[in-house]
Amino acid sequence: MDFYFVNPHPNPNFGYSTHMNHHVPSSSSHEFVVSDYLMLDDIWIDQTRHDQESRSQSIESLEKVTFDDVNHELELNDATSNNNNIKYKNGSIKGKKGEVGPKIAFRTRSEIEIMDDGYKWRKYGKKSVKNNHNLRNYYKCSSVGCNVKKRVERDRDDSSYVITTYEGVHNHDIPFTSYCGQISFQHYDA
DNA sequence: CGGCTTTGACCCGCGC
DNA sequence: GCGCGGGTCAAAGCCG
Repeated sequence: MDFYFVNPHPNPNFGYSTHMNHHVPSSSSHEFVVSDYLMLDDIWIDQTRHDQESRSQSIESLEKVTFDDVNHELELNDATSNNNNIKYKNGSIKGKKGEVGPKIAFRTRSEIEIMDDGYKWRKYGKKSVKNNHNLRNYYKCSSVGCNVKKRVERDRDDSSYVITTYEGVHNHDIPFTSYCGQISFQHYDA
């Protein structure tokens, strides 16, 4: 069975970090870079990728993992890297039509919905979804040739949480890093 | 003027 | 086949 793991967040309290992301493109495994800047309370990962059916429509269909799970997985796999990645192992990243890669969801407690994760996003849609009076926003990565998508909505049960779902793997480096608390702006030179 | 957001229309899969 | 719900398109408008 395929498995996924997430490197532990550099900050044990999942708070803001000043580290830059590390993105190491690889043809043998697919890495999904997660911003260090987000405060991640919960993570869901789509484990149904290789089942033929069930294109994930909601966060309920994603498997929730914890950072403890993740750390355990790391120990099992003798992970040596300190990169702050989510890795997606063994398998095609091409799912059904329109899907561009692994799907990972985060729930974060935040008053703002647009959290700077280092990438540049272009909004392309907004929908009201059933069972959630909050609107769901759709974003695409602005980088040419990069098909990574992102969905942002507020938790139906607790609107103080924002659920962000990433789909796909960036085929480019992070264009820049930005403010993180009082940390000054830095450019990322690829 | 270029890049972005907005917004209704459109598309598609799925269940009945 | 039809309706519903979710996802995407693309024209128009906005803004720096």
